[in-house]
Amino acid sequence: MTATTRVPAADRRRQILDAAVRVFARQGFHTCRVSDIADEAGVAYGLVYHYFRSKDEVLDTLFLERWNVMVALIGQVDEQDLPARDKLYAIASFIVDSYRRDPELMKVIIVEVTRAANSFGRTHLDQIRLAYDRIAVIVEKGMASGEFRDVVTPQFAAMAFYGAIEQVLTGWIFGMLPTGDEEYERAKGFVIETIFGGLAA
Amino acid sequence: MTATTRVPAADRRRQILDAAVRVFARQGFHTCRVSDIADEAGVAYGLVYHYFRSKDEVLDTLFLERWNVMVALIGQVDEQDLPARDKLYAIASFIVDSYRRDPELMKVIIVEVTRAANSFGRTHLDQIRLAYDRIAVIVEKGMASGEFRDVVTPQFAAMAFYGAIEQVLTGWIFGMLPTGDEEYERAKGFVIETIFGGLAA
DNA sequence: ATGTCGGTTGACTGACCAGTCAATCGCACG
DNA sequence: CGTGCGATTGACTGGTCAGTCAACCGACAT
Repeated sequence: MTATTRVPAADRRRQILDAAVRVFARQGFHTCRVSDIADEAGVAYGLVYHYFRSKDEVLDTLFLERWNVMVALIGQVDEQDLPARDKLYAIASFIVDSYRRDPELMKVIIVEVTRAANSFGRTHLDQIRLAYDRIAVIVEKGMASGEFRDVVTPQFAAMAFYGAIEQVLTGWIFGMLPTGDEEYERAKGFVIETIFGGLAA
Repeated sequence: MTATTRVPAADRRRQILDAAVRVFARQGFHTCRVSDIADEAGVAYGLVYHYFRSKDEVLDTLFLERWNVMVALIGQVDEQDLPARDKLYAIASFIVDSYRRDPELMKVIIVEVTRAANSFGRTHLDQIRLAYDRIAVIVEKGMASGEFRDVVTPQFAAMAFYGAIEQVLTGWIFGMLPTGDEEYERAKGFVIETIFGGLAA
């Protein structure tokens, strides 16, 4: 196609990854063809296979490079000397901001990996679970310190917390919830109001 | 195969649907072949197409016949004269019991439809949204009556509530949360403790 | 018995697409 | 300028599978 000019290998690789995000977000992983990614990147079909062993590896790469950042973030947050409530807020903030910065990438990660339980979700189960476990640790400490009520298991609370956030992102992705910067900012507080404060009057 | 004996059309249709649930749960919709469904049902390949126009229609049928029951249930619950908290508990109970009764069917509905945002989730968006909207109505009434704090939008609370439940089911499906009748029963209360009561001490 | 109707069968087809590979291109270095 | 090597190209292949269809069969009616 039009990739005649030489550029550093890392740049070309990124060019393909970025194109893949757009294509996966638009058409979905299973429905798109590798040629769609190549076309979107302005690159020949075969070049995708020069940089990646398979179509799967493209998605694996996109998922891992983002998810690992999140897992690390959760760990860092937990190490800080903050009330457990604020730790959860920091995590909700990070996820919401990730969506705001690159909605297409977050859509792909959630729709094609995190929630694709029979394909990539299974492949990356351990990595996904790691995030849940780290959230559970935060909840557990919150209970130990008396900040949180000891009425549910930390694992359960972690799943409910993460599930609530992911569902809200899903709502944005499919236009079921209003979008926009103000909404995103409000949502951070809403998550904590709902899960920490509770709906009860 | 072994479908030589005549049975009523409705029974044969159900036989194929039941087989499809097992196959979809085991292999996933995209990964399984129509011949897998036929084999599992003990029926010839072509017979699947006698009862259904396409592979998609098999999943559509499974989803709709169960989801419509849930949407109706939410409507009925809302019409009852109950505290909003108890209404949410009734909905959580129904979903958890649905999973307990037929985990494979719930797995298929969640994994292949509800969370399959680029394929069937999109097709059935209106129907899925209907459930969320009805939950939001319950939350809204709870706020109007003063039972719930007016700190988040009803739509947001509905998404968080449903997202939390679905994530817990996902946890069971993939062995991330402990399973068993006692766990299922506890989970009903846990959902309300988390979303209604809140984690705050 | 014989015929009819519709449920049942499974081999076949057409389309699709991931991945391969031999040829080409263009930069860097002698 | 060559020449060599790695990036780049895109036509091709092999396999897969959804959906079709003509033949078959068995229950029931006459």
